[in-house]
Amino acid sequence: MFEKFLEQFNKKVPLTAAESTQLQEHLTVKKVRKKQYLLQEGEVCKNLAFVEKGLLRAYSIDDTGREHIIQFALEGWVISDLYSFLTGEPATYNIEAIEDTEVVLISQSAHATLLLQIPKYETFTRLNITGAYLAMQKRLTSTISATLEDRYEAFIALYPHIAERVPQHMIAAYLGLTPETLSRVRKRISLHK
Amino acid sequence: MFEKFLEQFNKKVPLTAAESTQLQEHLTVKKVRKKQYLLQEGEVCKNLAFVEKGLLRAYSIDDTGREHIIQFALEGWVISDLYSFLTGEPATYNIEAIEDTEVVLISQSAHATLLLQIPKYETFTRLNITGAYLAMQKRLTSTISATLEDRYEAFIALYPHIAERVPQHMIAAYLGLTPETLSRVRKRISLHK
DNA sequence: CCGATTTATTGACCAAAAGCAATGGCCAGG
DNA sequence: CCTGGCCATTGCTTTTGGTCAATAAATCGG
Repeated sequence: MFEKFLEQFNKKVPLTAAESTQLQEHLTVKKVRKKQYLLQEGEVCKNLAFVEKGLLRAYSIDDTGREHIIQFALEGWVISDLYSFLTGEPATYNIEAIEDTEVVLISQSAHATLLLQIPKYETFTRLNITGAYLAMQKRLTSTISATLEDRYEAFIALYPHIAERVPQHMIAAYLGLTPETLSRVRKRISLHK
Repeated sequence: MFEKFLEQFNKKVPLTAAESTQLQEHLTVKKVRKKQYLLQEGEVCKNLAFVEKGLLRAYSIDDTGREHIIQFALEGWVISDLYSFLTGEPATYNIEAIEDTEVVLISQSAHATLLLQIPKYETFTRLNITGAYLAMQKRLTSTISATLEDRYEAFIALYPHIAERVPQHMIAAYLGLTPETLSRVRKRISLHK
């Protein structure tokens, strides 16, 4: 049921058997088929989703109709519209399964309860958000300062397993450029070696 | 000494008198004059810095010599090279005072100790990093999807007190564009009203 | 196994931002 | 009160990435 989730949790913060049992009482699982939505813009994000199996993306659509991918989530990662989850405001992101996917859900109330009842859950949460913050800071720095070539190559180097499982135009949407431009960037790179 | 820091802390997580005393034992203060560095690239970031008074910026320099500002920090904010602070790796950012500044420092060992000894410190940390994450996510989304006009106006709307205290070329370095382009963006905006 | 999408590439053209250089204003420190 | 160094703006040119359109390749569902 929650194998990967518990494995990740224990890797970061080892749990006793009792804690583990208590934790599991607040978890549910859900399957999401390819191209199905876990969350749609405008709804309230009711859950944190931990990916047991599969691959999802969180994206927004701007006024010109272009998609912008804010996050991919592979096995072992957490995905949500965190702002909506924490505040109850309508979500600004869509979360869609890129492959058939299985997630562990933590509801808003479960999250609140676990924070109060299991100190290690707060530690787990803190470590997760810290990691997410550092990753995003790196991405932001790269976005405002590196060349397109470097940004693409950094993405491939950092997330090879995502790159091989998503279409190229999604990588473009993640990097903030058009599919045509990414295609040309790849060409320049291949010519240059 | 630590007025603003304690005020902020209590606003997020109310402390008992005993906790407050214990916490203060791990804090130190430091003054940094305008144009002086709190941290330089290559050093290890030894402290989290909470701004009591003044204004700082964290920035990196790319291979072409351009500065990129990753963060400003006004009174009440925390600034550091978090990756370096947590891992002990050399810092990739410089932190410089834009005005004469006074900061409260939390060393690596103080941070570790406080996390273990005062559960509310962990909560405070979690809330801070969550807020920083959400702010950065917003910035990233804006960077990859909005027009320059919108990005500049969003910055002014969100941080009016920073905008009035820093030179324009630093706002450009924060937004990821050249001073000339920002000047033209401002002109386009003023013509359009 | 086949047809319909989806996906990636490429070319021609265009718009937007960067690079470079010059100007003038404005402090800040002597 | 002067003077030297920022600082913002502007014109001109170059570069870069976006737009639009056509084509081909790959993939998926039936």
